[in-house]
Amino acid sequence: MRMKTIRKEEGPIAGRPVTNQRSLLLDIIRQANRHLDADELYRLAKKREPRISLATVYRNLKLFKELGLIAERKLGDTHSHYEIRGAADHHHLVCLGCGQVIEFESPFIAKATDKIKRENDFDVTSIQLKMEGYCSKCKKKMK
Amino acid sequence: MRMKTIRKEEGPIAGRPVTNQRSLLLDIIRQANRHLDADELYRLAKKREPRISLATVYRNLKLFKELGLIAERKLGDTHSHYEIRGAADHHHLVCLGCGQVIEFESPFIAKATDKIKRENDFDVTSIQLKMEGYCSKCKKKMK
DNA sequence: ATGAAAGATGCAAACATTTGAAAAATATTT
DNA sequence: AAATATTTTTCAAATGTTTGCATCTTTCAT
Ligand SMILES: [Zn+2]
Ligand SMILES: [Zn+2]
Ligand SMILES: [Zn+2]
Ligand SMILES: [Zn+2]
Repeated sequence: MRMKTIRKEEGPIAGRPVTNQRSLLLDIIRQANRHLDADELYRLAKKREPRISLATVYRNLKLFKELGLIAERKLGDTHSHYEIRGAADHHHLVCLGCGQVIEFESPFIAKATDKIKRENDFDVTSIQLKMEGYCSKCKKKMK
Repeated sequence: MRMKTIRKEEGPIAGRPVTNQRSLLLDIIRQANRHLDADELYRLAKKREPRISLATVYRNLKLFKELGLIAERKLGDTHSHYEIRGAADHHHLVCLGCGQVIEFESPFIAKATDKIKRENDFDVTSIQLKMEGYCSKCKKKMK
């Protein structure tokens, strides 16, 4: 129906058909620049593509994750959040008291990864690290 | 109905009523010594306490986790696994090719944790680290 | 441009987990 | 030991995520 001239090799969704749903979803995640959940993404996508289904959202989140384009985060809610994967991988510190999420990077994690790779002859493609505990404010409240 | 003389302060389930379901579940997890999922735990518990419900299993897994007795692991399946928390915390390396799970410990992770604690004045109570990738066998197959 | 093959989508159903509320068990007070 | 207060359990319903299958879309070869 529609005239599309995008070759599959050009886009970031390497080797896979480029559908409207796919580019739309990836576009929304890129623009968002924060931790989106599946339902937020679904509702945002519906505005531009009203017939899109939640299953498609989940299936593409899974695909984008496998392609290394996004990261899934389990931050403490009952559901997951997703964010774009940039140059430097970051990790999360979650306060069990107030729910605040602090993002951080750590050179020690890179060292640990190198060691693991060598010792196990393993090709590590992704690292998921979350630390939980209590922030300074919540620590004080608990006394 | 039943004569129980266990005082709540004695058991490991500090400050909480000690129910049959609770001690049974914790006992099974202790004995298992491997990564159990909620349904396996439920079926094992049913053998000794046929009226136990799956909701009780989930609610107690949540409690044990909060008390630091067990750890929840998301190893790549659609569902979680649980294991007892011993003296030394360990982490997981999951092969995306064959699904094998390698457990490891790392002093670098401890260093990273210390730094995070100091820099953010944060009291870290648990660390969840998973690395994904391809083991040596699966790497070779992919060539 | 057309047709065939491969792959994605939408829907509904299945699965995994959480939660409200009434009933039951445990703990505390008398 | 009985009465009361507190917490847990069960069941059922709700929420979050995955999956089978028929249909539609995209891609590839002509
Ligand atoms: Zn806090
Ligand atoms: Zn983040
Ligand atoms: Zn492997
Ligand atoms: Zn383990």
